[in-house]
Amino acid sequence: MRTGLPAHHQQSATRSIGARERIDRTAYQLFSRHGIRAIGVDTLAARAGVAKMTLYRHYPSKDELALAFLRRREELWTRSWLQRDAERRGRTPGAKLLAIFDVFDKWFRRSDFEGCSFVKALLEHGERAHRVRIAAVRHIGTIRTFVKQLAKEACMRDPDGFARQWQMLMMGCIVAAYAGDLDAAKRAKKAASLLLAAGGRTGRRK
Amino acid sequence: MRTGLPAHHQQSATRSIGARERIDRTAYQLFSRHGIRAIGVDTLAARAGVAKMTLYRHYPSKDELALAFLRRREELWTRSWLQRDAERRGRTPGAKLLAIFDVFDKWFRRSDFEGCSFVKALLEHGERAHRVRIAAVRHIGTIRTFVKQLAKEACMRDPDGFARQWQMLMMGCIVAAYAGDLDAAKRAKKAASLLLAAGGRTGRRK
DNA sequence: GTTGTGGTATACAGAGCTGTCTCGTCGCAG
DNA sequence: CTGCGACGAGACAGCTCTGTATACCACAAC
Repeated sequence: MRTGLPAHHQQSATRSIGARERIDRTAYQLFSRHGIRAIGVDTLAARAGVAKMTLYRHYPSKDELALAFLRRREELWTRSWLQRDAERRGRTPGAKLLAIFDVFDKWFRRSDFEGCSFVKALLEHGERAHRVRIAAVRHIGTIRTFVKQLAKEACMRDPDGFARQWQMLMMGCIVAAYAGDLDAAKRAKKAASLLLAAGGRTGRRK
Repeated sequence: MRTGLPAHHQQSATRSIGARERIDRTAYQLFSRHGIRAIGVDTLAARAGVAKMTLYRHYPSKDELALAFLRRREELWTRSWLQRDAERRGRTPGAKLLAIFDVFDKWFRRSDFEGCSFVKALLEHGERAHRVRIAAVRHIGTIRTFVKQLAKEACMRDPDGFARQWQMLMMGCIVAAYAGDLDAAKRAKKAASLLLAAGGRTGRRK
């Protein structure tokens, strides 16, 4: 894992996975549930069952840990959950796109639903040049790329514009669900189906 | 203003407007630009040119000041700006609804655009029972009521569902603009026009 | 045994936060 | 003039936060 180190160093690295993995897992739980700003490193280290110094030996700063959390979130939430489930539920590209909102519907009804970590991270960090904010924008772009790819497969004209509209519905319904509307995904799906029908090859001009 | 107080108390209340108004105005500027959490009371008092004690003499806690800020935001942003401009730009109810996104388009291009204070306040305060969070949800509901009213005037079937979908587009495109898409309002308007066309009296079933 | 190293425990520095307390000042009403 | 009330200035308490410094422990390699 730690790239080209000799075997015995790999060993010692392997031994350290215990603490590092606990840190990463705890960061994932707490940051995704409560937000990055809301969780201090003391709390995190305590909940992970490691000393604070151990945390700072693996990550030079909390920001770096936050970036690692966002990467993990993309791995576990975006790829292994949202994309995977949407692709599995739908057969055609259009059905896969719509299935996103079915996946959201189940998500919104989970008791531990606490909104989109990327949007939260984006709004939490006000400075435009902050690394965490920039990373959040990039992760949001990754999700849009996924949508855009399906839009291309569905032969939409202007897949980029379509993906941006689609993502607005996605983010909008997440915020609506966060504000208490449990049926936000169902409503968004209806609106999305209109977009899907209008964006196809039935284009008018040019 | 302070309701049924004797005349001389009204007077003294009037005298105090100087400081209170400066506090309110500064809170409006700083909270809407940077978020509530990001601005401390020391910073706020300094920028308002008042002593911290003066601030705490007018508001018992920062939370109370935050609630006052949200009320002011509803007054200045929601009512006097968004609703007013949208109503002015459109002649029919449908045109007024679409005009919301024209107003947004100008908003997104302002250099001081820093997202929706209500959504920010909602995401900033994690605890579900927090007064600021509840107030934010209520203010978001006020905006939806405005949309719903226009939907009724436009003879939409299911004005509530329509308003919720419309608001998803509104919030989604604000977040998209916050993430860097300056044309978010234009894209959202196109999607919204589809909603508008589909939600009219041309309903199919029942 | 001796020396590495990864981890623990704990104290601490320095900053920012909310909220309080005291005292001085100034302007105006009586 | 006198007294009151609003305001200003600043110190301060008590907490939380990030990040560091230090001393200790367990264990494995040699």
